[in-house]
Amino acid sequence: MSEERSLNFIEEIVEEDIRNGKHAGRVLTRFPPEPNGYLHIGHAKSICLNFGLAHRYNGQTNLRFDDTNPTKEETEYVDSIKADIKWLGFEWANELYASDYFDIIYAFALTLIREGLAYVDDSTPEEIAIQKGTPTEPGTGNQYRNRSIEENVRLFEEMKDGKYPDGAKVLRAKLDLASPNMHMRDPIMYRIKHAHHHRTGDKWCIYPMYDFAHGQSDAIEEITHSICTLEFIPHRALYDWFIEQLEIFPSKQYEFARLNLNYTVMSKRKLLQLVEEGHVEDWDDPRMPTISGLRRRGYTPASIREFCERIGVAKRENMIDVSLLEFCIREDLNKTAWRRMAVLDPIKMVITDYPEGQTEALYSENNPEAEGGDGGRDLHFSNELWIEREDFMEEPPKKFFRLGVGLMVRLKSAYIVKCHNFVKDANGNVTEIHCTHIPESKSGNDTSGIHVKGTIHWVSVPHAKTAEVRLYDRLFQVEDPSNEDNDFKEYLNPNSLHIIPKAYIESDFANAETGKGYQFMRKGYFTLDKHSTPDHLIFNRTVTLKDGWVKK
RNA sequence: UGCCUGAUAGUAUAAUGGUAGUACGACGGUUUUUGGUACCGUUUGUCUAGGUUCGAAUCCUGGUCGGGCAACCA
Repeated sequence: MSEERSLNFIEEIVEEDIRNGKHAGRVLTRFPPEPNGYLHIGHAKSICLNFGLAHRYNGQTNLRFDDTNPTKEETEYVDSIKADIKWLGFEWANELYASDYFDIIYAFALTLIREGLAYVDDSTPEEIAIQKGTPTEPGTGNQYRNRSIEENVRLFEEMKDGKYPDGAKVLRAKLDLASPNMHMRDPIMYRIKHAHHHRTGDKWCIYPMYDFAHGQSDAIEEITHSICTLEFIPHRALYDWFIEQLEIFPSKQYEFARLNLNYTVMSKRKLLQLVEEGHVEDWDDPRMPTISGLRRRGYTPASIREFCERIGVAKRENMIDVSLLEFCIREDLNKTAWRRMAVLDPIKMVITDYPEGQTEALYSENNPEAEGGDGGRDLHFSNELWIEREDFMEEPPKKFFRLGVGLMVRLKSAYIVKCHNFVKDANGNVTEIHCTHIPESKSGNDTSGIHVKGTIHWVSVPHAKTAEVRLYDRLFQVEDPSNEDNDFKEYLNPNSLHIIPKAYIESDFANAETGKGYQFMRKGYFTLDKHSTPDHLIFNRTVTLKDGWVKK
């Protein structure tokens, strides 16, 4: 455990609270998603923060679904959210729902009405908006603001009893219509929605707003540190006001800057659009920044946790470079992924001095980074091999450490070969490369004394299996699609998915396992797609290898 | 032109009045049967103008720039 990292500002707050004996040193955080979409990498930051904080200070974290708007929420989302959090490696103390507190919150509302701190307003949304004023002009009241407590109680009960249609009335806090903080200008606490709720069914036709549910839920659970993103800063005054008036547990809200990643979008609304308009396959399309998309792409929980650790937590707006995310998954997979050979853009190599029909098994370790290579497997060698088209050049430049007439390379775990000539078709495309091999250079007991700069991967033609390979690139062509002049979808990268229908892969892939990351040597990290079958293997490229070769 | 926030290398993040540091990126080198990895090195920074102080990224004042706020969304 190297805990030398300095504390982020929230950890400092927590440590000070503990030092001061606040809540007897107890730490209880919560992760409060609205079940109206799938979790994305931005949520991962929040999850790591909340669960990480609890873990660090011997506390706990509740999973609470903020399900106060029945028209947008579905059980499907609840299930996916739970699965994603578990997959990331976190365990919540309690699975809770804001909707579990509807009775209590209703009682809270009644309490405020009886104290003259809330009233029923019959105005239309448009009227209310106008009456709220603008940031530079104070709001104005209306006649409903002066209703008697008795009338407010009666009307609110009638709202609950379904006497009024949607939008006919709302319950508002009687606060300060001239407040410089717009959220304090008599905020709406309850609205009428005759809608079926995914958990409470048709029991309610009035639902509390975020501002009259979130802090209340925090207080009910006795959350010590309620951590949310920066855009809730203006809500904090209201959060505190309700808690004060209700004299309930004094949870405190703290805000940090949400994660922004370049070349993607992070809002649920935009992600939903990409799914619904078919720009991507689904929420778990490997190009999506969703947790499920990253999982399908081949990201590991550890790599995402590491990423969240590295980006830090602060109040400053940020734009994180995807290269950091890529660094994290490469770092993880480099240590664990088995190396395999796959030829994505094949060209045939004929070894003219190797007997036709002869076959030879050559051992190759699974992972040179691991102790003992993490085991190994046999590669099958023959006189005809598939190699990568880009590993041969008719007119190689000076620093090209691969094949060209007269050049030598090592075939990984096999022999050094020398290229003598090549064959072209009528269109001028190279179709075959002819080489001879150096028998004394056999991998493992090389007595040839020959030193070559380049080593390339290969797959024996008669032994090769095939697979579909999907190469992914960034979803958008610009760093911040949401911040451009045009609609964000106009910046979609048309080449974000490149499908190779038939790549050649080594025969050991007959045992390929779902959920495991493989390194296709010199090509990148890949993982089996969820639609892959033994008869039709499909690999997703998680990320390329870092490419240090500068092409001229 | 109201209120709330924030500003440290390209990107993030530390330094809590006392040597501006770390990571990623970029660039260069060593090693290498992956142009990968590992290792070593280089590069670039306190938004601005004043003030307080022996000493300011840090405290104070003015300015500049960024983000948020006027949903019966969360």
